[in-house]
Amino acid sequence: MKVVAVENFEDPGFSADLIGWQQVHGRHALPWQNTRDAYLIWLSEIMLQQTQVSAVLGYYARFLERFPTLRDLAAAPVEDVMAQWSGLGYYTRARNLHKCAQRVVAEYDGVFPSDPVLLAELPGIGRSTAAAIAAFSSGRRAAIMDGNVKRVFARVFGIDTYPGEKKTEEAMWRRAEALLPESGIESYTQGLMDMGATLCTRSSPSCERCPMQLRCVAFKTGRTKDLPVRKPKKATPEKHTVMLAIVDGGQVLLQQRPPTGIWGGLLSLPELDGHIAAEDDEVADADHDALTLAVSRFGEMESYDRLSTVTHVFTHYKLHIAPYQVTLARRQGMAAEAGYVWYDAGKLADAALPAPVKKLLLELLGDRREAQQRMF
DNA sequence: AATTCGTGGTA
DNA sequence: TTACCAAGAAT
Repeated sequence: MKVVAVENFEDPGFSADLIGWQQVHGRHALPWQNTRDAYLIWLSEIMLQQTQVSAVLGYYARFLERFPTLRDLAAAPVEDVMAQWSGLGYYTRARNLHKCAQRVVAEYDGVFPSDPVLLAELPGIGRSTAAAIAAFSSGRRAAIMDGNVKRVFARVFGIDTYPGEKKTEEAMWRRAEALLPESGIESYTQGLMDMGATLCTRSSPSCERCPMQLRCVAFKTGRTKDLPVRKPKKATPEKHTVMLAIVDGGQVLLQQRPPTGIWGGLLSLPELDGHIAAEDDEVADADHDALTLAVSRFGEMESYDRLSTVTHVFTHYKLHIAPYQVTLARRQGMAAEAGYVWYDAGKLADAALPAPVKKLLLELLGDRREAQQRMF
């Protein structure tokens, strides 16, 4: 007969100590706190997915200024939502945010459900986000599982397997459920986040101020530096692309990207199919013919400048962008098809562009001296 | 189940 | 400079 180890994750002292600490030393003045408005809380939780508080603050304020209520958001064109999200990253979040707003209006008459199971059925809301929304907006007793919780649990309970591994994560979920307090779910949930963000940080945690010090396995055994176990690293691939900044009459030609994939749904510069990409800033001889052909779809090319290569680092690969500035002798034909659009240069700051493309264009059109190597 | 999704801060 | 990763979800 197989003997199964019985888990006993219960520990009433954990939640009691955490709640007590949060109420004295936790954060209480963030823009999405001190409210039970599910719209305000939901928006913050989506923006905060894989994103630090400091990066969200400005976006959160601007977003609410543009979309004050859930119905404003649901009624807005998705392009406006993407534009507000431009620069924040993980753009599927913005598309799902818009879809979710429309579903809550259509299916729940504009009122978010309080049941975390129902919340998790909405686009962009997973198990953890659903629990956070339900706890903060309705006081519902549900467990979150984010980077903070994984780091705190790994250290306090001495979990020395990689949290990204399914077995480990499932065990952490069971532990999170078992540790939930009978009351005070708001302070408890906020406390987990606050501890992870302000005390139990990745590097140099402030153990001397930690309410969990006496029970923390990592502290007691001197392993705070080694826990949680790091993600196994692998070589990040490098990709190359050529972008065309075709400028004409105070406008630049942009192209809508497909809804899935990198920068999904955003506007961006048209890219040259196939390779070219001479290494670094060397100019490839082959560029000239390929450029002439590509640009011929939009007009008659007058001249082009090879601009400095932009390297953009993603989590999972590195992208080298070789940009060309192109001027036209005359505009010709089809810009409307295939999602092409002539965009006023003066409005670029508000466009739904990827961060490196927006930066490139603002620098280019704000300071033409950046251009190099006049050709022809 | 392992990948794929951005961006900016930190050491 | 490079590596890591933050209030994760979707596929």
